[in-house]
Amino acid sequence: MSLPPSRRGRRSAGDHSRQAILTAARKLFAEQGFEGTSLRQVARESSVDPAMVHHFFGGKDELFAASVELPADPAEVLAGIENLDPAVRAEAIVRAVLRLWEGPAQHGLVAFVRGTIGSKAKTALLREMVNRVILSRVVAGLPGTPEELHLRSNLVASQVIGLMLVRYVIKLEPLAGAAREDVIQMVAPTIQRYLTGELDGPGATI
Amino acid sequence: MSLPPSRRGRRSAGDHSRQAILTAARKLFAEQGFEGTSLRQVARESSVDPAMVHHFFGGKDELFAASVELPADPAEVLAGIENLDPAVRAEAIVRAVLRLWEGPAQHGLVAFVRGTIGSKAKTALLREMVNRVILSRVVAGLPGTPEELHLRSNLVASQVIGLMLVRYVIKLEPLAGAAREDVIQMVAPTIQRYLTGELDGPGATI
DNA sequence: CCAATAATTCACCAGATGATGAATTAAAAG
DNA sequence: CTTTTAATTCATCATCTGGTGAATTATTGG
Repeated sequence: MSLPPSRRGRRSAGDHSRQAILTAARKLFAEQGFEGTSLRQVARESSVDPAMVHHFFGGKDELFAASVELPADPAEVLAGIENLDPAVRAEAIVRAVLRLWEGPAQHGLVAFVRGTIGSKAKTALLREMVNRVILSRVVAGLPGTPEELHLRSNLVASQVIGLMLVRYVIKLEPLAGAAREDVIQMVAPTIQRYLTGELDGPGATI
Repeated sequence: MSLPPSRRGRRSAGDHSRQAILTAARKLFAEQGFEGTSLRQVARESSVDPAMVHHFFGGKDELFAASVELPADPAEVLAGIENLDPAVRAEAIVRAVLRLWEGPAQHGLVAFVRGTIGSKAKTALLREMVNRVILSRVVAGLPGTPEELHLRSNLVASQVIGLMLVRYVIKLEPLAGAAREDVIQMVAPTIQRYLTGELDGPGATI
């Protein structure tokens, strides 16, 4: 006798479900952070059995890692920066970062920031990434001691991260709605000063 | 007949337990964010029965609200700023903010940021607070249209928030370990420009 | 001293959580 | 066609979650 028609068993050949899970995960992690998102929510959102999430990814941490795997390689986004004349490097940096955040990577990036700032343990990931991506490239080839350049790159990071947060995560108006090129004009001089300008006020020493 | 000696019943007169709960909550929220922290963890950390947390605060949301209730009133921290000469206002702002974050409020502030950035819903709190605290005071009495001043305050917020994040949450070195006054000298000019400087590059209009 | 108040603990709930292992079935490989 | 592989579902686990209500007892106010 035949069993009643069950929906079980292999169905699609492509990675439909896998993609659906990743998309849902990015969206939910971006909206609710890491701890605030459950595997079952992701499964529900992507119309998939919760067990599939494990089948494909193996666990919540791995899912998170896979879902925020940046669609654009940070190295690629900043490619060529180190060869630019220091005098125009700042503008190029701000423009590249804004382009990245306004592209399809936005969901994943917001998810990354939310999930990563949410807990002490995960913040280490952010630190490492910022250090390797921003620090090394942005400041390459500039004059100054390594220690000074580290400091300069940290300052750049502070302005860039703050801008991303205010514009794309917290969404303060009117900055969040301002035209990209206007934002570049407003912020680039700050970056430029952090890169090559005088850092200390009159009479101070670092 | 007397029951076996139980540990039940009223014990301390002061608000010992209440304080212990708040301290533990600040610490855990700061380390793990809102969703990542459970009432029972807080209870365990403060050596208290989980039910006490409800007895004193009524719920997780209220606990969070109470635990990040800023030890220092933001209004007080920036008190008098609006009366300062615009030319020295930037330095005063940065100094006040760094002082605040390096005082006893640090735990609560980090908890606030972690808990608040972690989810979309709670981010609204951050936005409102930043709007009311930073926006209104920092830019009061400066020349310019309201719209322009809004933009300027947003830019100030972006640098200040970025600095707090990099220095106290992500803890990028060497910025995190730099002397307070040095940081002030390095960052204040940025704030000053956002407050009163030329915002647009050559030939651009906002 | 007595009554009101409040701090503390206990037992318990319904629900969600991350995770596992086996069963079922379709597709791909031979 | 047959075997292998992998996608899908189901049932189930132990555990933790936030939350409630009542019992117990010390402190406090009168």
